[in-house]
Amino acid sequence: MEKYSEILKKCPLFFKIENNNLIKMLTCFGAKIEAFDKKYTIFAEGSSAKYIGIVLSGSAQIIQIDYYGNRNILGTIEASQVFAEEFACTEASSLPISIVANEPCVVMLIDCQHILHTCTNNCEFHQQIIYNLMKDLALKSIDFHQKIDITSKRTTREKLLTYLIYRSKEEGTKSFDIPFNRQELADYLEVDRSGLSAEISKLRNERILESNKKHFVLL
Amino acid sequence: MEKYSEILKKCPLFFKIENNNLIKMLTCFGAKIEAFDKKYTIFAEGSSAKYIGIVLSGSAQIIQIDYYGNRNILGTIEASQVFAEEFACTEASSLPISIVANEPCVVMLIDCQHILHTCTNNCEFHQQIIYNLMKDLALKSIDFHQKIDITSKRTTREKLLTYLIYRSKEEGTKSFDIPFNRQELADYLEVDRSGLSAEISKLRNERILESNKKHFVLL
DNA sequence: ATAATTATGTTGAATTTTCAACAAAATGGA
DNA sequence: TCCATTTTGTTGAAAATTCAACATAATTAT
Repeated sequence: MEKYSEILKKCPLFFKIENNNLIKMLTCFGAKIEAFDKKYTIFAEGSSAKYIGIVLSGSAQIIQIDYYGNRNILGTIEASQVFAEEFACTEASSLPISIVANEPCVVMLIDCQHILHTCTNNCEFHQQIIYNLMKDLALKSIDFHQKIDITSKRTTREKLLTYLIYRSKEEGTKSFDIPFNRQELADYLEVDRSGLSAEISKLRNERILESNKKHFVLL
Repeated sequence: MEKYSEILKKCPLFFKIENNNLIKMLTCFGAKIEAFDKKYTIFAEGSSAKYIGIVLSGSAQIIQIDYYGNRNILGTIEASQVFAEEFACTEASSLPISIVANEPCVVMLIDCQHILHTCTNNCEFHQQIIYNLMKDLALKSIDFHQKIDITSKRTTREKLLTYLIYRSKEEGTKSFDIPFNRQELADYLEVDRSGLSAEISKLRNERILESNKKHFVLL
């Protein structure tokens, strides 16, 4: 566990928790660490929602596949970020989404019951964790607002540009990388891949952007 | 304020807080109560995000209007429900959404700073509020998951049916009312109103559903 | 290095949505 | 009650998306 203490320190869930207390608490929580291969389904839709996950290395995607086989990518989770917390916190019976390893990754799993219900020892850090979880959930909601703002646009072009402008603002530069390949970007934007490729070509011809694989430049 | 104690008691933010303590705390928070006419913009996009709102009577809608004038309805807020908490909690500088009165309504506004930063008296109820806020935010995220699940469908028909099935499950019956008129439903589903009307007619002809204004029956 | 696989871009046809315009029905106010 | 306004449903044309199929480029595995 010590191996990941630098990453854990950056995890929003453990903000203001000192390292030695953190290790103690994680032991008390019965936190376990597991490794997954690329493309492995870490949590499957419909499975138990009791665990909160934290990505320790690699990255994962939040996905949903509908009746027709359309995959919807709801977001990506990078190292030190938390996932499935909204379901664990509401004590939902099962997950409506899946979490899939985007590359080989290591995650920490914590049974959320230990976080929601103060243990008999009543650790003094518990309140801080609840506070951190609240902050984290607020940010999660804002991420969804962003996703909705992007996908509510009526055309592929507008969805793409809205997404790229968000990314550009986050990176603070007109030149940046995105965490998706074409198919993944299409699934995040909720559009057809070939139509997206065509639209990117058009925007390139119109000198609105430059792009090379995952790299984009807004002109 | 006492006038609304029954509604406040139902507010998820005040779960497990006793009435006399609640009144005391709201005074300490400097909570204020305001009334708004139908269609009045309670919070405008771009305005300060420091307040958490609670609907005491009537109902409101969370909306976003894009560059082209398309209105996106992100959700409705009924009496005793909380709004704008995700922005207040992250101490966001301004709101990316507007809150509009759906009918004449009364709301309570609380400066979130009082909730986030424990006052010098360190009220014993403070921790409970943070916990409640965390639960509330988790549910809010799940609402957005639902909205995304609905609007990520590729056709008007699928969006509508996915929405109606969610409503039906929530109500526990195949026969139920929705909180939207046609234009509002179209704006929630992120589709064209006339296309939605046409689709409802088709579904009626195919004996898949019955509908009369805001009332629907899934067959 | 080579073969196999995967990812990307392109195209045209079919489907669906959006848009605009209008008529009928329902609602609200004087 | 009657008039004005708003809401709803219908239609056809224009625009956009999806789908399928294929060629080429890039990546991965042997």
